[in-house]
Amino acid sequence: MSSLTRKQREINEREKLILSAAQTMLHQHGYNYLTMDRVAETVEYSKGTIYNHFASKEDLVCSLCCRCVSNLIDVFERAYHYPGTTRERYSAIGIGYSLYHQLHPLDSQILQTVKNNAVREKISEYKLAEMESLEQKITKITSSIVQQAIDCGDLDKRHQDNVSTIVFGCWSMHYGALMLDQSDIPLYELGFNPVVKMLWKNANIYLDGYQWQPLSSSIDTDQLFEKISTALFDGEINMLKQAV
Amino acid sequence: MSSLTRKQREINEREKLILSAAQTMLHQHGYNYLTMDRVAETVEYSKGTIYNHFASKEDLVCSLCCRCVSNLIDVFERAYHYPGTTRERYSAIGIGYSLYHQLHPLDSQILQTVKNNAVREKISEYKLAEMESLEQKITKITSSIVQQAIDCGDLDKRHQDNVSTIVFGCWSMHYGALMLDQSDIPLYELGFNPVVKMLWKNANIYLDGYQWQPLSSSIDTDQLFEKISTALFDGEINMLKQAV
DNA sequence: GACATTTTTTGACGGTTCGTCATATTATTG
DNA sequence: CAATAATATGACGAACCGTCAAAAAATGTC
Repeated sequence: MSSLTRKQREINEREKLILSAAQTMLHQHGYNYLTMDRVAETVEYSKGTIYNHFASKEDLVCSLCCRCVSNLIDVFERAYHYPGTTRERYSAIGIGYSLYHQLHPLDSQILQTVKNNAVREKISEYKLAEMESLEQKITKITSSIVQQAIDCGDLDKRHQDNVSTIVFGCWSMHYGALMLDQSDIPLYELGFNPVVKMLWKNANIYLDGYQWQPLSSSIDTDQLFEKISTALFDGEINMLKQAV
Repeated sequence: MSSLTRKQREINEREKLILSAAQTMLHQHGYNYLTMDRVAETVEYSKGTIYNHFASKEDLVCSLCCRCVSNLIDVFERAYHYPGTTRERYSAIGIGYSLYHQLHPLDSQILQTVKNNAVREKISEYKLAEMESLEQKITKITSSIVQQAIDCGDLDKRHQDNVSTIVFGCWSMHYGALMLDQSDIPLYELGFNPVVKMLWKNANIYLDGYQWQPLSSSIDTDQLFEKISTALFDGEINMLKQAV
């Protein structure tokens, strides 16, 4: 049996309800349409009750963000356990990130919103800490693969000092690409290719630069992409294919 | 003589005054402290007058952003005319970007604010177009160097199809790195090196991956960084050195 | 310089949203 | 079942945005 009282379970349920209502609102009508009054009306509780769950509008949005990051961590963990070379597993993380963004662009928008200082200024210490600890998990997963690559010789030992730089390089490249993709800058009209495709190319070039074995020139990258993405997302990936 | 009437010149002056007051406010107390009433009070004009200049708070901030992007374009143009190889000139753009961020971190914050959808939703079509045309200038400068590299053989001809991908790769890597740097994520505590340093390393590795000649292994990268940064910023760079 | 017309400036006002708190309602305990 | 504790409510104050009718200043005309 649950160790929680009926009341406590009720409250937990309601919290989920609020989050889901807020997410829907955000997705369908954007950040400025999301108001605490509207959330209250939608879930049919009073505003005060909403504030019992979340200290501010920004905290509510940050909670949504934490949920997204958790989903992303799931993907990364699947990538971590992908049966393949260290390079394939590291690539899998990049692919996971990039496809998650493609499959759930609105989630990425939430991530971006929370990074913004105007919003961040108002998030409580508490929520920020929660967020940060999730981000730390991601850092841990990615850097451990780099370390393993060095240990097994796929990546030269002289890069031992660059572990954090390599992690940061991929992170910034992916993060930057996806942020650019979703701010309304019309990349396509500016003559750019699809972002997922460019990212895959660039990530390979970058890792080749570090001589992370096996080099992309020695394999069929299209096929690898296909294989990893199927392994990571399975069902979901089909939805994406139809869309493209 | 000026072709503008006295009144028109007065209005232009006032616009600058408003912008500068707004920037100061933003820098000193953050986005949420910046209000139209406060701006009005500071410049000693009524709120209605402020609204004669800027259609909304977001348009005002976007105007500040345009000013920053213009400054950045200046830096990029200096980089473009740096006397050196195509690779050096391309690197100079990256260094310019990264040092501009270091020298004017608060300007970068404005850039980030405007990319955020919550803010962007409210910017007028007109201002967005102004912004976009500036961004297009940057794209043009950078891609033309890549093209020149291909034409002169520093970059293999088979990369002709990848010009936009190369531009995007560097752009996203730098943009991502700087955005991560300035959102309050404590990179240093997470074990990362200084961002400017990591970026320089990663950009070199990335361009090496494309075999853009001359490769970084054949030169003294520290010295090159030094040379380019002095050429680009001259006086300003000294300020930075003191700070570090 | 006096008057008419256009342009610019002003700040009081209406509307929206946030977050609070005294009060009402519900749950729990003795 | 009464007393006490926990939770829910929505009216309210405060902050901010953007508007607009009226006032003030600038410009044009004779």
